Amino acid sequence: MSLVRIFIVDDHPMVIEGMAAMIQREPNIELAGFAMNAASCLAYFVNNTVDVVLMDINLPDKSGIDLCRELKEKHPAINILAISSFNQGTYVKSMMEQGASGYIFKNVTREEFVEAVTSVASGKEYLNFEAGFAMREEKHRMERLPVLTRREKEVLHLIAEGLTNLQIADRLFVSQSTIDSHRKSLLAKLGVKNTAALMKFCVENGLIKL
Amino acid sequence: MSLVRIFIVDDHPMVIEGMAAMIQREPNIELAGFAMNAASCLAYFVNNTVDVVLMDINLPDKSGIDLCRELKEKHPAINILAISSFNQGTYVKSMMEQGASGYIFKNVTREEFVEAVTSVASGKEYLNFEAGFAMREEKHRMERLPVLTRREKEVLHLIAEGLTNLQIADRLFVSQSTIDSHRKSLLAKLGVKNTAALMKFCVENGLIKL
DNA sequence: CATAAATTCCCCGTTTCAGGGGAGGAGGAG
DNA sequence: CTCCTCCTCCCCTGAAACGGGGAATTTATG
Repeated sequence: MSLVRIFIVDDHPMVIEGMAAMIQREPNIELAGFAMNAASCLAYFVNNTVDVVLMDINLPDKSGIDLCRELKEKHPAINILAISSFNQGTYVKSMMEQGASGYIFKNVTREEFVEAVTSVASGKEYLNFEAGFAMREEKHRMERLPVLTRREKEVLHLIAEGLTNLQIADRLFVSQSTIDSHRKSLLAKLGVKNTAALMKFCVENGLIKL
Repeated sequence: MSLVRIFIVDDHPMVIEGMAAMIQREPNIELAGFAMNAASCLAYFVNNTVDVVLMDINLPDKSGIDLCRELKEKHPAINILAISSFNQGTYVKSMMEQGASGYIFKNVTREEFVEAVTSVASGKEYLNFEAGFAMREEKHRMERLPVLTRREKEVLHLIAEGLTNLQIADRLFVSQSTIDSHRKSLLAKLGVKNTAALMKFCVENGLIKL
């Protein structure tokens, strides 16, 4: 097996140290460098390249999802292994869609970590158990969630702002009857019976960001 | 300065490795041991003790807040330094109330980390900039938040479940007029005009856990 | 014990929401 | 062109919520 050169993007010094320590014990993995934000990561890859990038999802200046897409556009050969603290299925799904080759959570063991890096380096996909589970959950959630139209989403967000149907109608320059219809559709599609339940459902399912 | 013996409680191997690596370079700090869950942490302290415990807030089997309280009850001499990934002001406040001597986020630099450990070891309190800011924010938030009575909270949660005033009245064995009154108080106290705004406000301010 | 706060309940009226139905026009997909 | 979805608007009725008041009883709290 050939030498795997990796680059770390994470804003937690202690995580960088930890990964570096794990890697040091592996003879066939080499740490080429690291960055603590998206900007300096992109700067590095102007004149350099590596085999694998270990990328945290939460960066101070940019989301890991955006950085992943940009990096993949410019350097399609680099395999990206996403690393995240919490198991939000939506993040796992997004990262894989943006071209990541793997996804692990920060509570993986050293053995799993090394396996993930070598797997991704050889072009294979790697999801640790929790990440795979989270992604399947997310896909299942997306499937059973009804599709809201553009107008319905607009109305939903204005409802969440505390506006009445009449106020929403004025805001969108339509009749109150129209908003009434949209509101009825929302309740029907999401299977709830009143405004409170509507709000709860939408917050729980990420239809409204607070 | 004397030798500081520390113990780490964190369920992320790479964070333990990282902190261990940082500590190794400090001659006057010694890593006595570590645990990856609350249970094995408590087991360790049956027959051992240390100067400082570095404790993650999110543990698989118990919340760091509970573990902090238990540990402080049994070993008041141990100084606890809380370590957390995200800056939830409510966590910072809770941990300090449960007897923690310090709180830092995982994105601290090595220098800040070492300073925090030595500070806490010598009995002083240590909050890194973000943690201090988050706690002040939280305190300020608590102060301006109106106090809800027990009954109002009950009604609030049942409203969030999507129940109507009549259904809530049946559930609590009171008249619908009563629930009407409580609901009016909620709207008045929280300064909102309808159910949607009520839900949004309560979710944003942690009055409702989803 | 006296006072304050919380809980309970009622009146009135108005506004908003919920649920049922129908219907015409715009625009995209096949 | 045709079908279908979306957006628009309307009718109706009943239920629920909002807003303003008042008042009795229990429960903390000083």
